Amino acid sequence: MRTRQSGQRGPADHERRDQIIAAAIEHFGHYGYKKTTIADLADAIGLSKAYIYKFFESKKAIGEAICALQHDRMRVDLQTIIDDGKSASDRMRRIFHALARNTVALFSHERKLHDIVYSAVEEEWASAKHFTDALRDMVEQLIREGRDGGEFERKTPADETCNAIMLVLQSIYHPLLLEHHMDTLDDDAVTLANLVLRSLAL
Amino acid sequence: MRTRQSGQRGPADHERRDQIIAAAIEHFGHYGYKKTTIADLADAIGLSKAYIYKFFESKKAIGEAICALQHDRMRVDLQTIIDDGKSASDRMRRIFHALARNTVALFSHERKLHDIVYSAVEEEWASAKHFTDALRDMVEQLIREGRDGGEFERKTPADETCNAIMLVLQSIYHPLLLEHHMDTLDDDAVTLANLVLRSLAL
DNA sequence: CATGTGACCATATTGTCAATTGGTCACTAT
DNA sequence: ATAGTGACCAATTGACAATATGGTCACATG
Repeated sequence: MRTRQSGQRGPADHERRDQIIAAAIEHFGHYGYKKTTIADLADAIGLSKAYIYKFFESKKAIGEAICALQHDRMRVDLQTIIDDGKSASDRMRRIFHALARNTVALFSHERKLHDIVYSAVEEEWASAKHFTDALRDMVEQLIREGRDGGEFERKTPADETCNAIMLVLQSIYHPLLLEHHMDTLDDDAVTLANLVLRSLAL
Repeated sequence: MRTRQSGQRGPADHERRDQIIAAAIEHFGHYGYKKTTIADLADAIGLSKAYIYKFFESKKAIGEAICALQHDRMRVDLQTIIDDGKSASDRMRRIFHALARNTVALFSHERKLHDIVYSAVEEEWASAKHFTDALRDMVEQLIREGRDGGEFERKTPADETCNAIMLVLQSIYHPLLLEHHMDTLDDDAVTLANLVLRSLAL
């Protein structure tokens, strides 16, 4: 069901591909991206490294794949909030909170994996863009539903509102800023959500 | 008049200190912070490097001094906006714009100096904190005057409003994010200013 | 006492070179 | 056609010695 990811090649649905990704999660998460070699992954599965390149164009492509998994996990988490039928304001607030929670969790529990996500954002990998695109869609939906439901103001062009909120969200989920706020991120998310909701008020 | 800066020592008001700073601006701006050595500065002035340490505790302290100058320049620029007696909304909007303009200008015209400011923020030097403190004072003043003048809402606790706005401003002036927005920063500043002003509306 | 320095040390930085690693390809086996 | 590999190359990295740099101090000079 998932679209072909960039940097991948060879048979799309293949056990070996999954094994490679599983081994990568294991090794990247344990020893870090830089410190694990393709040969390590090959050995762990019991293949020659050449064969790995039948499935991925590069080491970075493997990094992108597992980074995409992290982003998918977050996306799903956020999507359940979007879909739960509460008021738009309430969901907006919880999106802010969930984003902060997810970001901090990834950073503190899976530091090594976070480093990959960090690179993904800094170097603008496809997976990072996919995530922000998905996030933007959610925000758009929320704005639309909030306006339709009479919760939010309608004077401002919807896409400007959406842009603005995305910019605000950035300071919550952006990995480059994370290390500096960590401790206050949860409160910051609440504060920013409140500001955004005031700006959306009728 | 300025308070004693951290990392400085010896006679406070001294021609040599100014010469060192002038040479540092010259060299740091031209060859970068890392590539200029204390000996380079000493040679440029015609002193031994040991003497430089009568005025600064470390190379970093010199970096902080010239970084503080950059921050001062921006601070002054912003302060003239704060003091010009226009409406609070108008000044708020122009603060956002000026911050974006200054940040971009520093980055594109004086790239080498920007690198120092970057370090200052990343490593939380005193000069960076002074700047954000000054900025916060300006925002506080604007909020106060906007509320007193009946332009802004008064239900939200003033310090929460202030915190929120500081967080939003961060995504404009924060050097770590700059390289990724550069091209849209000016528009982003407008978009964010609009959002903030909507949140302040009665 | 203020201005100034050369000699000195510990730590960073750099240059060098061999070993490792990312990545390809021709080739085998089934 | 699919599954798989050893041999090979260019680029990167690691280790380590040589050098350069940040920083201190006792001392000199007027």
